Amino acid sequence: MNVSTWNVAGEDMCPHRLVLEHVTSRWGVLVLLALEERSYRFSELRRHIGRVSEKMLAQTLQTLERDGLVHRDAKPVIPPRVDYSLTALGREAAAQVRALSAWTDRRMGDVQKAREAYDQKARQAYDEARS
Amino acid sequence: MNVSTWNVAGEDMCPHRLVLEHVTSRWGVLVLLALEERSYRFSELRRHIGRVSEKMLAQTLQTLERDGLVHRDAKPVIPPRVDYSLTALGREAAAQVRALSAWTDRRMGDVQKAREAYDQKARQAYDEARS
DNA sequence: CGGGATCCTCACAGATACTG
DNA sequence: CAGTATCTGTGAGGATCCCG
Repeated sequence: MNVSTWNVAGEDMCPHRLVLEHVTSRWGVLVLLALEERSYRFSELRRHIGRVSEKMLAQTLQTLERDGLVHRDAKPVIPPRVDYSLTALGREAAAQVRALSAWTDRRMGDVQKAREAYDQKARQAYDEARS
Repeated sequence: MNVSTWNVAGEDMCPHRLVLEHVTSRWGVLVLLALEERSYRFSELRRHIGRVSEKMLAQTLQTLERDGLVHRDAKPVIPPRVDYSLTALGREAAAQVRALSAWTDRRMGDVQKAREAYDQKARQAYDEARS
């Protein structure tokens, strides 16, 4: 079964930090943002996100489903067809994530400038120490 | 030097995802929320957060400083004294993180219920398959 | 006191192969 | 097609020692 791969790691964390980790995890963010536009099938979602292994996508979807953010609709047909969409709770989560994502997007320029200044100063201090 | 421990991992990601990872990282969130209330000294912050190694705290602070979110004020005295606080940019980031954190806090009950329902169904399916 | 340098380790990402 | 099972490496994270 091993439903709770992710939970084992955080057994000593407060529970609401765990949800936050799921939601902001590498693939969690992308899944939420993708499903916010529309629902997706598994492989379709995989292609849309790109460079995600089947395993990680399945794992991410299961975790988000377990947390009640994603709805999984498996049709008993051959070949199998499974549609993923957001629940009401999931849409709330996606909105939060999008806000955060939009902020980083807006402020990216400032961050980049800060980084250059930081690296510049670090290099100066390094050269100074070598003389 | 090795300034960019975290960046190596994400060399193939779009840059604004990197900032997001820093901000929402395990210790990044806690640091931002702590520094939003007031400024802290290193060890003081370490005690306040709890269960964070010196290495991880230092690394987190450096990354956030490099991104221009945290201000580091090192006083040249003996014994050394270093104060950490948020920049204007950092306060914006902290506000976003707090919104997300507050959301997970509010909806924690719903998530927990969803989890129990999910585990319940999983157990049923498992027992059914064994009969 | 505030870190830097080193070593260790285990948990997680990814690749591969198989199944209903 | 939509997964699961299994194996393996690798790098984030922790412990320890050291120094200004």
